[in-house]
Amino acid sequence: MPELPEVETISRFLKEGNSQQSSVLGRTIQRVDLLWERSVAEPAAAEFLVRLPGQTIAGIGRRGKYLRLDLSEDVLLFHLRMSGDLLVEPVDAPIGPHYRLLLYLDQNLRLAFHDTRKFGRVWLTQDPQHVFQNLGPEPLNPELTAADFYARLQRHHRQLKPLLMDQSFLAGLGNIYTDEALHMARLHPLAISDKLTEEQAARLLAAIRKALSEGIRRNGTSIDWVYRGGDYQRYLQVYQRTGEPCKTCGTPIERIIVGQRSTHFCPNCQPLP
DNA sequence: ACGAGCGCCTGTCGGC
DNA sequence: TGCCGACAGGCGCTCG
Repeated sequence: MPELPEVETISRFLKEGNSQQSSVLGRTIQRVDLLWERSVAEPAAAEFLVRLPGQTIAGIGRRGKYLRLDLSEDVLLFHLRMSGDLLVEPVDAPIGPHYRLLLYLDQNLRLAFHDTRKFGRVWLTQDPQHVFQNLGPEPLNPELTAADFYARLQRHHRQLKPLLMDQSFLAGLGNIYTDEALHMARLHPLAISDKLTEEQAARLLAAIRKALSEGIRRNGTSIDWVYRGGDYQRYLQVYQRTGEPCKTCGTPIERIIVGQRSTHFCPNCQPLP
């Protein structure tokens, strides 16, 4: 499910609450239920379970696609991968078949890690930097300039689609927002990174930022049964629109496989150089 | 340095 | 209706 905008949305909901759910900021973990051991990346499950109770959630944030909970002693990181989600519920809400980790909090609240496909992972660590060590820059950080971005593109000889999805190049893009950003920038997904002009690189960075910030503004993208609440899917230009007319020029959207991932683009708006 | 293939998992959908 | 393959917001690992 979640790319940067969905993780950012979940992070904000956990921090600020909304009409459906309370904030978990300031809540203390009282009891932990681990329903799928392999969801824990580190430490070993036994240590994970004894270290959590008694810790208070003092801060909530995001780095790339990682969600970060700063606890009183440790840092708890979630990576939601394909199907993960975090839910704030009353302690007596029913527990469905895809719950993997339950953190029982004070005020009769429960923070639930829900993950149908079991790809998601959780880390409890005092050193989040070692988990983040291979992550590239945050695309929305203004310290990343167009000149920097152009220089980074020049350093690689790679197809744009897999390069943009490489989290060590840029942290946060996934399949949806990469396809949308490339269409917005009028660049072919197979264009080669070190062949871009400075103008094209600047356009690409601006498009990435526009797609991500629009995604955040719409609370993310909700497709199928995974992740509810956002409505950026109503504004998608190419993703999962194979054969439908391009909203800019009317040409049918094409789908190809790049790096084992479905890739959607308009052959007219995004010509291969 | 790159890209391809595969594994990890469960669920949905379309074709026959 | 039932079965079977394709496919799904990700990523780490091998192997050329």
